[in-house]
Amino acid sequence: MKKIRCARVGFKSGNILIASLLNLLLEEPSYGYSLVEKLQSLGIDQSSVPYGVIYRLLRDMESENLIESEWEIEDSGPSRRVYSITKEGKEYLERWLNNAKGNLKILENLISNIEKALQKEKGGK
Amino acid sequence: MKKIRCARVGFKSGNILIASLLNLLLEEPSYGYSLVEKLQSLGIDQSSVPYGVIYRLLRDMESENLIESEWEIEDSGPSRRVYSITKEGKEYLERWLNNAKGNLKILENLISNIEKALQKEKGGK
DNA sequence: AATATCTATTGACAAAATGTACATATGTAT
DNA sequence: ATACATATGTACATTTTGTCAATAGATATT
Repeated sequence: MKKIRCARVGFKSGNILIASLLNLLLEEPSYGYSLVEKLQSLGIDQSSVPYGVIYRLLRDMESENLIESEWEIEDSGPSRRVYSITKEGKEYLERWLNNAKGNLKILENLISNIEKALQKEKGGK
Repeated sequence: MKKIRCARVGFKSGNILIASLLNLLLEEPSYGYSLVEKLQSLGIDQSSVPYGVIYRLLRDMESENLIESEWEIEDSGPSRRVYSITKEGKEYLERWLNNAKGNLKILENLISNIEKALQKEKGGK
């Protein structure tokens, strides 16, 4: 079984996806197919999140008790597995947030360092 | 063999490390053992970058021609494999930079979304 | 001189994350 | 009928990371 870890959160794409999904589910319960579309509103385009990846991730997250699901049978269209965030999921998000702020700074610094260094390279040539 | 890709750069820890290492090597040629220490100055602590990981990454980067190395034999201490950045490495960094700026925004938005949502959660309870 | 410690690199094996692609099923439009 | 959109699931391969022991020269300790 897969262990969803928080250690180096923010560095891994999975963890960004996890946080994004939890973010969406914090707003309202939703299901896989719809979540993929909603991710785009967060700037994460579909090409980087095949449905299979999301469905798998959702199931992993459920087995880690970050989310829970129930089967929703509609009059029209195929049934949906609707997920909602759990208390543990919210706690995970809080931890993620702290970590992510640190990682953001690292990324910001890295970007500005590299930008300067590359300019220097070109100028000093 | 391992393919170092640039597609979703910034999401993967490896790619952040790659950019960090290239950043350091843009300043001056250096070797594995020393680079691990220098990474700390970028805010990446040693616990997240075991030596084995860095050495492997450096060799992969070399096989992708992002860096090149020569064996440096010193009077004192064990020999070192000293890496320097190549033209291709610099080009990689430029591409990384563009990508990373986009990813930075995604991360910033995500963080602020989650922050707001969590506050709302607590306030509205 | 033997032993420990620091510098330095490598490699093997395991575990985790991601990619890919097909299978399934219901409902709607042509 | 046929095609298409919605919706989920799963198997298998590949890639990426983690872990940790092995090696080796140089310096410090007892």
